[in-house]
Amino acid sequence: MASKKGREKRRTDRPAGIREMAETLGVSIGTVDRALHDRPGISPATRRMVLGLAEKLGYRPNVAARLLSSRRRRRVAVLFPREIASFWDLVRDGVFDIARSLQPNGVEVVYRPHPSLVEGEVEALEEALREDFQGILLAPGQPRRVEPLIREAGRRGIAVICVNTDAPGSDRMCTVSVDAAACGGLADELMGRFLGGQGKVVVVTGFSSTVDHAEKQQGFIRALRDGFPSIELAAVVEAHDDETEAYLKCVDTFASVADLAGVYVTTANSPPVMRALAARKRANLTTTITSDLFPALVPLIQTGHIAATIDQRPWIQGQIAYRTMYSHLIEGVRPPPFVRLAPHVVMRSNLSLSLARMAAGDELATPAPGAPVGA
Amino acid sequence: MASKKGREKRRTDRPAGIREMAETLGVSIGTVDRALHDRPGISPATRRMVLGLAEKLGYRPNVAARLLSSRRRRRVAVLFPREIASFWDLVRDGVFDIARSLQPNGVEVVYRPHPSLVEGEVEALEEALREDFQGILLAPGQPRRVEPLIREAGRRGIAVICVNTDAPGSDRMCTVSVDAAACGGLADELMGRFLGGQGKVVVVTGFSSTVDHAEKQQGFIRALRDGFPSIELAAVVEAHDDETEAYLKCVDTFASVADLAGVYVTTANSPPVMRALAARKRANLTTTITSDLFPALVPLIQTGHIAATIDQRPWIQGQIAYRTMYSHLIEGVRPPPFVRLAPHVVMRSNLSLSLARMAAGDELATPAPGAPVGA
DNA sequence: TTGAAAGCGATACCAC
DNA sequence: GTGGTATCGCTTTCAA
Repeated sequence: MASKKGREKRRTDRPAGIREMAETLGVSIGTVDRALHDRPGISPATRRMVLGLAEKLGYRPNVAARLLSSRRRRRVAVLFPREIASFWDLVRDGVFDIARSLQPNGVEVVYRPHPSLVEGEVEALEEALREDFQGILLAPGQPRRVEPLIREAGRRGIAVICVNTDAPGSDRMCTVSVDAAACGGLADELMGRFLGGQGKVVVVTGFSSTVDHAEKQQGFIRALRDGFPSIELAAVVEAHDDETEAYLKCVDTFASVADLAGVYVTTANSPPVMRALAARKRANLTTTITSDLFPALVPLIQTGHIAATIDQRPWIQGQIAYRTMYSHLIEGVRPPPFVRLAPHVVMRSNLSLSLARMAAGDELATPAPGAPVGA
Repeated sequence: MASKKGREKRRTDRPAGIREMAETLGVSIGTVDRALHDRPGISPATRRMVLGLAEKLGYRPNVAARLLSSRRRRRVAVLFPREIASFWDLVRDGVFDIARSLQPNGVEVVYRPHPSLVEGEVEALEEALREDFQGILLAPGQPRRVEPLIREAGRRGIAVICVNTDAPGSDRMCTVSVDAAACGGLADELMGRFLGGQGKVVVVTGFSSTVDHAEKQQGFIRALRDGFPSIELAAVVEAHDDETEAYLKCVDTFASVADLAGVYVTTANSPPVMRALAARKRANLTTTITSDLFPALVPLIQTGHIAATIDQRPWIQGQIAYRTMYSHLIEGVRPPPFVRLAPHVVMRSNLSLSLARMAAGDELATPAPGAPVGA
């Protein structure tokens, strides 16, 4: 582009705004605004005219101006369980980290934790619906019970995004989660190759009623059947995310399975399972694959007692969930019904990297308080 | 100033802006601005006063207003090679996808591809420096040669971010890349467990002079020594990212190694290696781990000929590089000197997920043209 | 050294 | 239906 030397940064390259469009059409900016936003009080002819020009010019609204002038308040409720602290805390951190970096003044985020995945959730949602929220981030531990509430939200134009686990029948706008079947499949593929394609394995799961847990289990079993037919699924232990229950059941089950080769734990409830394993003789010969990543697992991964863990990337889930909500609220984007993340395989050699992110909480630096624009 | 009825409705919950601060201190907003931005023309006492209040109120500037009022244009140049299209194209997509969703009008992104990783890069950078850019995203294929140019950029206050590979001696603001040593370590750990801790393996690499390749190779070898002493490293093939060279050398090498159990390819140059493998008898018994993810690998992963590939997440790298540049330019954030991503393990069961992202290019929906604000 | 005022590009109201 | 105009919170410039 060497037509002229020297810098002529005139307004030629500046994108057209509603003002210019109004001028060229000989109407007012109010009219242009009405046309662009499909607001009432404008004749079809005028609207077509405006929209035509907008299209022709490739008009794109200035987000900053819109944000600045819009007086609507946008509030998002974050309703996550406090239970299994490390996981949901990371999801929450992901939400707040990205919220902070994405237009500090655009959206107000309100955090309302409830006691556990299956406790207080309905109440929290009910309360949120009584207030003035335009968006809700939710972890539907009991899909059935929250379904009608989500429907109610939908009726009132409140966007609901489910995080980490779905509420299938409801009309939630979108669900952000890792692909649970892929978690199971990955666990199976690793297990199959680690075991050389044969041996007896046990699956320890949480609630078979929770969509997420069920999908992982099924993904594992299906992949087992398809990919490693010589591996035998000796037992499925349903431990309801309870430490004691998991320990006792596992001690029993492991005792009853001779030549136990592998164990796959589909939830974060793996420490009691590891304890039950450790109590056995020749515990080292068992290949264990767990889920999620939290402090208690670190030494077990380092020593190799856990061969791999399938991380669900909670921090990223939070980030994406909030970003999805944000672009919906601010830019009017309708997200796809599912955003499925790929699970991460964490082993000894990449453990420190995953931990670093867990501690620092960020792949990106965080803005300083009153940071200057330039330089 | 006609005082109407509506004006009395002061929102007390709205965060304080420079106007309020100016009012309470009895100064003008200009003075507050000068203090906050360390601009000249203000007495130290006044500045302290203002900064004190700002701190006390937890003042945070309104990004939208800042963006709207600031007349400075911010342009960033994206200088990536056109070579190894699938990889760098994905990096570029990551940049543009996030740039589109992040304040469309804030920053102008200019894409200037050059012929290959080691060709045209210097010229592209020189040209960019002649123009008016405030930020540059760069893939320093020849660190030595671009180093002085990066220095020059630094002198002129232009932020340079290196993507995927570093320019060690230069004063680039930041380098975004996957942890190459972790790639190697992960490959080794998988290999070791897949092979049951013993057997002969061959490593195929690119240039031992390239930092990235060397680190992967070393990571692999170190992990081998530490974690799986019974596995024997039979050979290291340096193929210089050349198809023919790789094929010929591999055919030779593979022929000379009896009982070849595993192969690890540290670069994207794996197809000729796979061809060399396929030519052997009992090729199925060899466990292969490759790097990166591109169309040619897909069928090989699906059939299990490739057990796993270590993905460097190019799309995410692009995203993060741009986000880092953006927060620097807009919010004045100084990023850490390194942003290291964890590599991804891609196997058959999560292949489709990784491919989906490769195709769709986004974990997040993209804004519609003139999309409305509200629901 | 400081104050006052003019924008930036939208939205949300008025009044016709 | 339409046109006008006052914001929004900040940057920038010109006066004092």
